[in-house]
Order: sequence, then structure tokens, then C-alpha cells
Amino acid sequence: MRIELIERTLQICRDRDLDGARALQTELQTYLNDKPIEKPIRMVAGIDTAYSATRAYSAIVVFDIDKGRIAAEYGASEEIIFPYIPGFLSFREFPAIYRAYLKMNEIPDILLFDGHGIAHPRGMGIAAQGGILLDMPSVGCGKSKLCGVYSIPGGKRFDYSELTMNDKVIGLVMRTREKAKPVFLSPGYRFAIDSIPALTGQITGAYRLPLPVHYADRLSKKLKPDA
DNA sequence: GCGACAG
DNA sequence: ATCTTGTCGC
Repeated sequence: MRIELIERTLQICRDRDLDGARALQTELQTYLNDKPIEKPIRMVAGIDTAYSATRAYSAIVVFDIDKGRIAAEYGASEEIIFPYIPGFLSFREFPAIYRAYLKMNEIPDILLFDGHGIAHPRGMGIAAQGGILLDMPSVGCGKSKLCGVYSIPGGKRFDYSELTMNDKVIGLVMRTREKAKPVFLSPGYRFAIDSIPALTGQITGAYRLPLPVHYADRLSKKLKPDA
């Protein structure tokens, strides 16, 4: 983990420093690179966050590709400090995610965030920033577009089109399930866009969201008091 | 000024 | 994201 960067991020959250947040996102662009880790991907950690009126509940579900099942689950909550502002989701969710991350007893091969990676105005969506701060390969899976242009992908499972911004391919719009809205996949940290189709094929089940995030989404909601 | 706008 | 019941379509 890059503790210095994590502390700076948390301080920006506490200060509700929007200008500082924007500056950090721009600064972190220099850390971006899609040089993949040489190790094959077997364990994928899905990450998602749910909310109550005052708290954020983050869940991390480690999915074992070979066994096709959940290997471990972690959850943690944190008081909501930063408001939701399009383009600054990291500062709202990272504090709770970090708490759950610290509870992990194993190190997954890659992190799959609910939200965008580099498909962001400043190339620093939560999957990108999260990967850099935790120093782990990462990918983002958003349920709707934040920025960029694309054509609607085919109707068959795994059909996809490119998400572009300023003539640069920043992600893929993939139909993970027939007759369901496509999802937006983009590289986070140390993971090439060309590797996204193969990874998605290995972790997508009968749901629209890839299994790791699907389960993390379900767990995060169960972490809430009422549920 | 207008439209867009992750979760 | 969250608030919410029934309901239309595959």
C-alpha cells in the first residue's frame, strides 16, 4: 500500500477539500500504467459500497476463479464525510473500503471496483485511484456512463463496443447478460484494456454484474443495520 | 447559458 | 446510492 497517498486522500475527505481532490486526481495520473503483474489471475476481489443515512458500508468479496466460488468476505463501515459529486466518488467511498481492505487475510490478484477506472474526466475513477493507493492491479465496472462516447454493443452475451474520449479508447461497454443494459469496464491500475474481455469471461455468471462485484453488492447491503 | 453527471 | 408495490416481459 502507498500509505502517504492513502493519508493524503483521507485528509482531503476530512477537509471536504474539493480543490485538493481534483489536484490529487491529476497528480495521480503519473502513477497510471497498464503493465500487468506477471502472475495469472485466480483470485478477484469485488468491491462495492452501500449507504444508510449517515454511514457507508463497504464489502470486499474474494472470488476464486478456479473453484468458481467465494473464497472470503469482508465488510466494514465508516461515517459518511464526503458528499457524492460526479467525478469524486473515490473520496466518498474510499474511507470505508480501506477499512474493509485492512481486514483481509489474503492478497487477491486483482481488485474489481463498482465504478469506473480511467473512464473518468481526469482518468482517475475510483478503480484507478483505489488500485494506485492499495498498490494492486485493478479494473472498474460501472453500471452507467460517466464520460466518453460509445455505440450500443450487440445483443449477445459478451458483445462489446469501445468507450472513447478524445479519440482515446478508455474502456469497453459490454453486454454481460442478454437483454440487460451493458456494463462499463475500464482499466484501473496495472491492467490493460485488452485483457478485460478474457477476465470478464472468467468471472461473469448469470447476473449482469461480474460475480465478484455482484456478491460484494449483495453483502454491502446486508451490512446495513436494518437489513 | 445548456446539457451531462460513476455511486 | 436510497426511497418503494405491483407488475410487465422473458
